[in-house]
Amino acid sequence: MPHGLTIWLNQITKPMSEADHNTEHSILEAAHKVFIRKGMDGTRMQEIADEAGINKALLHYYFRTKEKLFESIFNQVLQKFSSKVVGVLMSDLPLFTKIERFADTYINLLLENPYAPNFLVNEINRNPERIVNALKGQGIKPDFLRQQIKREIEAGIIREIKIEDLMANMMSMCIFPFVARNIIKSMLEMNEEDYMAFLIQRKTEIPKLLIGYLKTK
Amino acid sequence: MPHGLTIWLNQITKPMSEADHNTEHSILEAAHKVFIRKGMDGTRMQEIADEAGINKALLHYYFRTKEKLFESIFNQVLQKFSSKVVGVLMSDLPLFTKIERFADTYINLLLENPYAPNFLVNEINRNPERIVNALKGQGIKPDFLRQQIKREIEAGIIREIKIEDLMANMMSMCIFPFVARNIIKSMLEMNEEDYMAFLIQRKTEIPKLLIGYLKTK
DNA sequence: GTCTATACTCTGATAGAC
DNA sequence: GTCTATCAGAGTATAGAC
Repeated sequence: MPHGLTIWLNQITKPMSEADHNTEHSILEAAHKVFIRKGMDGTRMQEIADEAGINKALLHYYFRTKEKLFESIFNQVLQKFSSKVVGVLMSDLPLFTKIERFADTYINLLLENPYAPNFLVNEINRNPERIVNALKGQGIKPDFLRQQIKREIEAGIIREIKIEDLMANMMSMCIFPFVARNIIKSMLEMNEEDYMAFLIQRKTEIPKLLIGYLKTK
Repeated sequence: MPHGLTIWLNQITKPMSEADHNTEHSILEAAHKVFIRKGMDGTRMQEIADEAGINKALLHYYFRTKEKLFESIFNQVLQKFSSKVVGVLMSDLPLFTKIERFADTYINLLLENPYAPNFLVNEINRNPERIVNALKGQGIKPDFLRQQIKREIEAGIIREIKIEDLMANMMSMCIFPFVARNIIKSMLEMNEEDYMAFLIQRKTEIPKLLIGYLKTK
């Protein structure tokens, strides 16, 4: 029994073996490539088939519908990004260290997957429930962070701030320059090379700003 | 001669008269409503026709193609947002005042047009050239701001910062919570009411953070 | 498992009457 | 200007041979 499930299970259990270099795997690779650039509505099954070097019929043999194929890719991408958030923020590190690690690992991840934030954000519009449901089981515990911030405020390490603002600021500053890449680039009259350097330098610039503001002494 | 141009010209010259309550105007209204939620690829001409209370043939009579109709809406939305940036940032106000005004006017604009940033951002993917070209004639002068920042750094009013980072931070923190509304809402386990209050309160929270960091004394 | 051929639906766009 | 009817093409999905 093919139909997507096996591949999807393989992907999260096995790391990557020569057995994955089969048709299922190349379909997923091709689908990822096309979906992440063009989204659900903008993608044509023919284009995925071409990219994978097969025909449309075979796509439907493995993943019954376009919707199901899309879902596989969507879950995979969301998982990759949310696991980074959880890994860094739900640990026992001090807040300032978390901020530094978040900016560093997240921007690195974004540099490797520059189309992912737009892809995810587009899907918010198209199907808000999907992303809300998918986030449920990811182990994000806002109260855990809320407690940490409360403790560090009381200990006089940081100044008053709400977790909502801190999270929103941190995520916004890391992600938005990728989402609105061409707008910002164009507004500030930057070329591709400059913009690349700009993004990289923000791995340290964002923590500098946030910590600089939060630090009490 | 119908075909979009007249309406478009009317929209930017006349404020809004009873003469605009004609078919052209209701088509533009309907198209705005549908396009801004579903984007170019996700929108069906039939849906716009239904929304406007007319039939598809009439759509094509006024705007020859879907692409042309979309372009009208796109330009209108982009114009509305970029003119706010220009109005605030390309003035002769001190930097701290600009930051305060930007956050206030921009978030107000976003509260009135919550779907606009996703709409614009989606179009970046689909057609990067369009947005880059459309931004050309908007009167954004990065060097003007760059000079001001330089002067205020030299005058000891603000600490060292690059215009690229300042602009990116300011825009990111204002806009991203609208773009990723459902993600952030879901991650932080907020309801719609809380999130609304959160967005409004950021009109003062964002300048507080930016100015708090930039202030030298 | 993989292919070719095709059914069927949706959608943008046009023809032509009024 | 506005409508009904319809075309032409694209796109998802399936049938059936190999």
